[in-house]
Amino acid sequence: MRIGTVADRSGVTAKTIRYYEDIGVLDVASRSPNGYRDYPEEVLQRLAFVRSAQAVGLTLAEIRKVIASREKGQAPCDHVLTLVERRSADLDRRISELHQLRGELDALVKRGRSLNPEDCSAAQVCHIIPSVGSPS
Amino acid sequence: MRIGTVADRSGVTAKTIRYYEDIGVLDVASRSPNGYRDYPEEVLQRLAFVRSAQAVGLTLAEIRKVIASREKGQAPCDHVLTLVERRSADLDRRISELHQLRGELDALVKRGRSLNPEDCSAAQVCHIIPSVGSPS
DNA sequence: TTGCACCTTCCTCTGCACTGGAAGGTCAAG
DNA sequence: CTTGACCTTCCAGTGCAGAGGAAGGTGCAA
Repeated sequence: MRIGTVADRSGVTAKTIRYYEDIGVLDVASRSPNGYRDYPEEVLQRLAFVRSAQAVGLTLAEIRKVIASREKGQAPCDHVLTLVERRSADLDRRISELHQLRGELDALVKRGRSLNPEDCSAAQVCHIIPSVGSPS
Repeated sequence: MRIGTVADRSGVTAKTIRYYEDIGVLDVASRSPNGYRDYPEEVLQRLAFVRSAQAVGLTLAEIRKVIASREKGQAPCDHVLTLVERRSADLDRRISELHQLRGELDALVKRGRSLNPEDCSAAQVCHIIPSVGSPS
């Protein structure tokens, strides 16, 4: 299967497929006599895995390691579970940070609507944005 | 005031201050006879504004524009309010995306813990990560 | 044979906000 | 007079995941 066909059937561009080969996320492809990359059917599953793993939030570097351990004949499931759990914890932190920020922005907007631009001094640039640590 | 003093008093590195000048977030600094940058006291307020605006989620490009309009003698408050409202809406979207993902990861972890690594086929790399669109 | 689609490699660019380092100038203290 | 702290400019690199494009080879149809 040529690279364009893989691209069409996987939804991943040819550029990206070559890039994945470069960084070790895909095996180095075998070549047809003309020098074109020639892929087996299984590459589609591999690419599907990569997409899914990305959707879960794993980086290509992490995915590469998972695939490498798979290729060494190990089931990388424990490692993957750790990765996913860590990502999940990251997400929790991130969500609560954003929640916090969201609340602050909301207060800013409410207050901002009631302020008169005429009252805004040049030194502070804009009085809607409060100084860090000391809301004006 | 020399750049190092500004750095010490603002908590922003000298490197960053020069960078801000490059991209137009700070005015081009006047120079002492020896060629060193020489800052007026007000630069501290300006830097405080930049920090606060960043904390609110504005990019340096947005901040630059806000400051530019301030320097043209306009009160940029309306513009700032628009920016903050947009950012707030972005945040809402982002938070709900993350919430969604969080739920999916949670399900993944739960299911993953009950799966046996031995049952995991090489073709799918790791059965904890489901194929996009068709959880295994 | 010409045209066109497709393939190859290699190199650069993107966004964002900086950071690091080299090579050299300046200034005050010891 | 030297040491060391500070300043200057300019160039390159960071992380992440590719995208863009040039120059040249290949394959197939009209």
